[in-house]
Amino acid sequence: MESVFEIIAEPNRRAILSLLVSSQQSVGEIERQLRMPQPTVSKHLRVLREAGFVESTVDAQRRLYRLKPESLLEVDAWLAPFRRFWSAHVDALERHLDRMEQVTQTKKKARRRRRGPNRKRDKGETK
Amino acid sequence: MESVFEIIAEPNRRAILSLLVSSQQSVGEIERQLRMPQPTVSKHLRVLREAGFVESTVDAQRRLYRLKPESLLEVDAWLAPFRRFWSAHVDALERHLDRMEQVTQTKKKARRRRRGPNRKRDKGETK
DNA sequence: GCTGTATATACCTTGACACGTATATGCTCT
DNA sequence: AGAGCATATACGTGTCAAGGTATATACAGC
Repeated sequence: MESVFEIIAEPNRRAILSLLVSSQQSVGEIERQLRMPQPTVSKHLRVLREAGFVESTVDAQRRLYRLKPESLLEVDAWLAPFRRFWSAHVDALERHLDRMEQVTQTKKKARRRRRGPNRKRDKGETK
Repeated sequence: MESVFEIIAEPNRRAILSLLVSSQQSVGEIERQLRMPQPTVSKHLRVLREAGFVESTVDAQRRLYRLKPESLLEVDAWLAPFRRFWSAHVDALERHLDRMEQVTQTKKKARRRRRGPNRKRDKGETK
């Protein structure tokens, strides 16, 4: 497990990171909000910490985890050349942005289908 | 293989994408430049295509692959909340940027180190 | 000390995926 | 049609990481 990309490939880890954007959280809080077993949380936090995504401070028995910018900045840096590429193709880009606006909104956990009365089963999650 | 993050977790796929930033390439060109066996290239291209990162056009026996913005924009969109987080912690951020500068080894587009209130970002605009 | 709570780690199993090799498909030209 | 090139796919294999369960460490309060 070396690259930052492999780290954020894991959905649970991304969820943890997204959770930490608002404020720092203890393991137990993460565990409850994300509804995942405690060992899972701890293990992912370990990975995230060793990869430089988060850091922790001790508060009695609790450990408070907070974001660290480094590693995500690395991802951001990798995207830079592509952003330049996109700005060169702004016209075609605009269309995609419009379509993404819908996707980003509907991509919540309990996705609701706004089109029609029948709820369709969307593709199963991992496993 | 569902999420865009799992797609770009693979180093070879990232290499292919980076290669396509400059211009479209045929499978054989990718194969030679990246020095990877042809079936490997084809398979990764298949994954990238099905995930919306690239598209291909036919040129006789060759297939020309080029970038498509969609999916990388999805990655970019996920990073947005974190960028906001960083701008809220600009001071700590600056240190990291400085350290990254050495690692990334930028040419001469030197960022100036400004110590003072009311800072404004000079790169990485937030949309 | 003991008990309960909070977090970390060890062990095992399972499944996914990347790779290599071989082969198939498809196109061009003679 | 056949040869040769360019690309795609099928199959078998090994590796590695994620999940689950159980247990270990650490701290607080009594």
